[in-house]
Amino acid sequence: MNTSLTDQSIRLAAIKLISRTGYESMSLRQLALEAGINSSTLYLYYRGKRELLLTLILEYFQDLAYAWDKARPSSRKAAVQLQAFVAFHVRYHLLRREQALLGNMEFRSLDADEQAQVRQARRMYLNKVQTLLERGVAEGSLHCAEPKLMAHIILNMLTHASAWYQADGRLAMDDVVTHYSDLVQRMVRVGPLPASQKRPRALAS
Amino acid sequence: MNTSLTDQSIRLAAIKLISRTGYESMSLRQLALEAGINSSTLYLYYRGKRELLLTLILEYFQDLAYAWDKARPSSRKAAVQLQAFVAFHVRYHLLRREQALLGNMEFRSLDADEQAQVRQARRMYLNKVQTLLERGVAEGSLHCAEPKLMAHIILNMLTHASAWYQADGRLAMDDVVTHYSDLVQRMVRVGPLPASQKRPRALAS
Amino acid sequence: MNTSLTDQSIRLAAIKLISRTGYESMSLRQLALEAGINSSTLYLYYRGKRELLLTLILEYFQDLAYAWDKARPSSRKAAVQLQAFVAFHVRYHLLRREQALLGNMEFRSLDADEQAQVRQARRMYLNKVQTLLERGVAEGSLHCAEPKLMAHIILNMLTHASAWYQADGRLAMDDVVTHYSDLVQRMVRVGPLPASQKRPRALAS
Amino acid sequence: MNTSLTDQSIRLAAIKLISRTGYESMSLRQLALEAGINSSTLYLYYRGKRELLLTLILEYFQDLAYAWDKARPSSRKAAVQLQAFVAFHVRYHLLRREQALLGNMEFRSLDADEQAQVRQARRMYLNKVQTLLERGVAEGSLHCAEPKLMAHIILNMLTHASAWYQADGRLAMDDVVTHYSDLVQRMVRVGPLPASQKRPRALAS
DNA sequence: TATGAATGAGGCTTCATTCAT
DNA sequence: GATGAATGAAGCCTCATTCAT
Repeated sequence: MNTSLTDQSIRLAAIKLISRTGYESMSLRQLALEAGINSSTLYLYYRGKRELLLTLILEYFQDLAYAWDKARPSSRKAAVQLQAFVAFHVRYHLLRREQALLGNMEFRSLDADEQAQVRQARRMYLNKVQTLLERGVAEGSLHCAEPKLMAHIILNMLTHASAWYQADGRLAMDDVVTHYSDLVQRMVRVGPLPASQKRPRALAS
Repeated sequence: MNTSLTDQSIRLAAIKLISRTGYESMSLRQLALEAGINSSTLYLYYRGKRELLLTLILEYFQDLAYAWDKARPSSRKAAVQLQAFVAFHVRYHLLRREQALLGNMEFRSLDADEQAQVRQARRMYLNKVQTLLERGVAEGSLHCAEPKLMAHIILNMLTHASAWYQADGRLAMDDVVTHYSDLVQRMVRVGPLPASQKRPRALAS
Repeated sequence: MNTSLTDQSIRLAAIKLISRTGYESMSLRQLALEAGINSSTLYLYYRGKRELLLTLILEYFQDLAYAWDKARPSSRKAAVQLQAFVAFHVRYHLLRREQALLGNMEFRSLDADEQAQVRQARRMYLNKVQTLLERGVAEGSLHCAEPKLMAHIILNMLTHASAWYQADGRLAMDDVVTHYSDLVQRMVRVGPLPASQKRPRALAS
Repeated sequence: MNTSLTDQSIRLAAIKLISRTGYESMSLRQLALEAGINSSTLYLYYRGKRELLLTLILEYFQDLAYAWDKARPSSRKAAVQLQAFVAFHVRYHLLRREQALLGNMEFRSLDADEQAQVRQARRMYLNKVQTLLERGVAEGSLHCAEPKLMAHIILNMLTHASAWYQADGRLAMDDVVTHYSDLVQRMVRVGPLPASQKRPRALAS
């Protein structure tokens, strides 16, 4: 992990610009300007534009997994860990809204091989959630018919917070965390739905 | 609404390509090739690349709102309508996965004025869901502390189905609909959470 | 000489636009719009853009020669005719400022063959002036060392009036005519310059 | 004033091509070819095609004014200075026929703001001539009813030399200078016209 | 006589990238 | 480690023109 000052300024600039206008719309000239360097200098740190993107996306997922491992509570109960996870993931993204966008929306600009790398890093993180859900089901403390899918859905939902949250808005960060905690709790709560709320008939569309 | 054959083929090609590689990555040469026309012909139908994008996005939201108005059940009960809505929205996007991507991910390529137009069209649709939730709360049949926010979150969650669903996958479309119906039902179910499941302590991140 | 209504509107529009922005800058779409026709219709009247230009330029020179032949006074004295010519030429161009520009500035957009045609038409007109000067010299009423060149220079000078004249300006059209008459008279006045005004020493440049 | 070798070759090529075929007709591909560079290299030196044109035109007028200030004789007599000016201006343009065309015919391709800049530079030069004429009138050594207009007319006439002069033609450069000196002398010569040469009756046209 | 749909060529410009210094 | 000059490829778009109707 290169951490020279120049490299840092490149990464910061890239995260800022890509999150704002998208990877394709960011020109290396802009990036160099923002980073305060000459655009040729980029090539001393990255093989090209795409490698920079790949680096940033991989780093995002890797740091995410690493941070969760550090933040994870010691309790063995899955339900407790899940709530901790929700708080962690939401908070992490509210504080890093730019990375959230970059890590989740620029995937498609990579080539097949690079996408595979990202998918793997992503799965590492996703698996932690999936496992949590599975453990909860085994414990009987959580309801979850499709743990893998649910991990995906929950992650999407929580990450989405970064898309609408505004630091100076009506809701404080803690309110947002509480709100999502509540939602996730409801989604995986044990016990059948009331009989009156049966599944709807499918509607044509 | 122009519906000449040529225009149709342009739109179809654009939806296909944009959903696959993103608006910025789609070149008009590619588009013309895919549509089977000369690239200058595009300009007989659209003022430029961005106008084409705007048209497609607006059309997506407008058609969505229109389709829901037609599909909406007659029942006055908010809970029933909400379930119908979930089924409608999920099914709509599973059948139009490309539009889902286009309508929700290419927003940022528009300019300020165009974004405002899209936001308005989007809000028309979103308001319908928000109103539904508010009515449910008034009726006492739904729990929802933040109707506007919840409408946003639910829409995001449901639309997300189009991102992972695979027509030939393990889950049939009806299964997906059922799954999301269940989730939404849980999210807005009336009644407090069990006392044991309080909000978690905030975690550093 | 085609004089259908449609053709007239094409010519008028072309003269207007070309004089304003130049031949190369005028697009046929603009022209069609200004003329109130469809741009394909142009091709019913002209083989292409260049032929339209050629037509207008030739017409300009031909009409000029024709108009002078009609306006020419009966007097046999060259000096009288020359003054009449100055008045005629200036007035003609002040009333047709657009043609003046078109006829004298767009020459270079024609191809070799077309340029030859224009040169011939131009020379027809120029010759009339040259002959006038030569007759004046023969008569002894005019001084002119280089009649052909002087015809060229005088024409350029007079036509130039259309470049700065403003209908609502300080000088009335008659004032302009008088001014140029005076100038030309001086230029071809018989009699040597005062001895004190010899040719200057050549300056380096 | 950038004077890198590459920039020089761009300017030379541009002057050559624009004077030959006009600004609008010159494509940047042509220009790059003529200058021996890649067409994108242009953008390292100029913001665009129009900025290149503006630069060249401004430079033309500025250099003209500068050169005249250097060439100007020390004599205080306006008549002497005027003759020197004629010689200077004619000679300057006979040696720089391409710039003459460029500086005087491509004005209209600039936008309003750029035109204003050119007009200002042009007026700087023009004013010098106008002032000369006014001084001559004050001295009583020159006749000139409309100094500002006359400056304009004289400049136009002299510059016109570059339009017809041919280096290998019958007239040597000195002959041309002499010829124009003679003409200008006549135009501003003190003393009334002979009574026999009255202004002509205005002719209808 | 007139047009609307379509096109191929080419316009200016910007891009990511290279390389000598 | 860093840069400034340069480039080839490709971008979007507009052009004059054709042709079936």
